Amino acid sequence: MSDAPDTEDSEDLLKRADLRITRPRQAIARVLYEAEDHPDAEAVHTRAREHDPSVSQATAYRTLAILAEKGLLRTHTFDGSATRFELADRPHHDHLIDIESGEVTEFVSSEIEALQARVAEKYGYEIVAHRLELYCRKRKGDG
Amino acid sequence: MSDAPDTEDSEDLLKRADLRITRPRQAIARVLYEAEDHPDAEAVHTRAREHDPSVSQATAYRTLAILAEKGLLRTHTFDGSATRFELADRPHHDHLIDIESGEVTEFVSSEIEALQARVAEKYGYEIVAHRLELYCRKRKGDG
DNA sequence: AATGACTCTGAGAAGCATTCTCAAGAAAGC
DNA sequence: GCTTTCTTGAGAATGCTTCTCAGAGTCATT
Repeated sequence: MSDAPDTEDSEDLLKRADLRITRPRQAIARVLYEAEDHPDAEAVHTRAREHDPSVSQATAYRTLAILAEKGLLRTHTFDGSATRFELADRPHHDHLIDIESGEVTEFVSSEIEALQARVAEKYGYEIVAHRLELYCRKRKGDG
Repeated sequence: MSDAPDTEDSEDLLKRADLRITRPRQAIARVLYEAEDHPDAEAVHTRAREHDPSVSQATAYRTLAILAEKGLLRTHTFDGSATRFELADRPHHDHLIDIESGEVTEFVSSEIEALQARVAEKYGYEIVAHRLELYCRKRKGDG
């Protein structure tokens, strides 16, 4: 188990946020580095408890809020459900959300991005960031 | 006060949703036709009470949920706050946000929408709704 | 217009995600 | 080790939304 890299990264994350290094926060930061999905606060809390069972819900919410506010986390609010978090330094991607199961699929379309740039250009702008979410339903007749 | 057209439209809306025509629902549907913004459930409730003071919060939420589910209303969730509603037959648009001035420009790109549909299709989905926001900065050298 | 099957309704309770409160507990600097 | 300051956990509180249920209303049929 080479968890040393994650531990280093997560301490760094806390330092970049000007936060004191504490056990609960390390657990939370580690969860964020380990995550390959977009966990919500509840999920982060649950996973953090596997590293430190004492981590409270309040601390999970608090820490996530601070990191998001400092720009170290991206937040996604997929239509009404719980806010989901993701490290801001992870590569950009857009989201396809299954409105029935809540499952999220990541995708990137350079064609769409190119068209977005053209739209922006048309209005005299250049894109700094964007958000694209597709709310979808499984197609019937597909395997 | 020529509210006859609105009344007609709103009855039609309820019929299209397979709902019985009731006073509270007529009030709610009328509010939706009168609205030129994107009211949340609370706002719809408040405005509906001006037409029928007895309309309850529960009925407002219930009716909006049904209409949204049947695709007659679009919903927007701006940053975790309350869900906002808009008639689905109002023209769709996406947003280009000037990150310096906060100015919002509405746009539509059928090319982008077509590509979105293709992305969804690729993963076995059909799009029910989407959200596209471009966060931009004015291009230098442009007026 | 009365009937009857079924749908709607209001009021308040309940449910979720999230935030707040506060006294006890740690981190960092000295 | 002591002090200052920040954090913490537990639970209460909040805000939005949904549920419960008995009474009232709708609508197709007489």
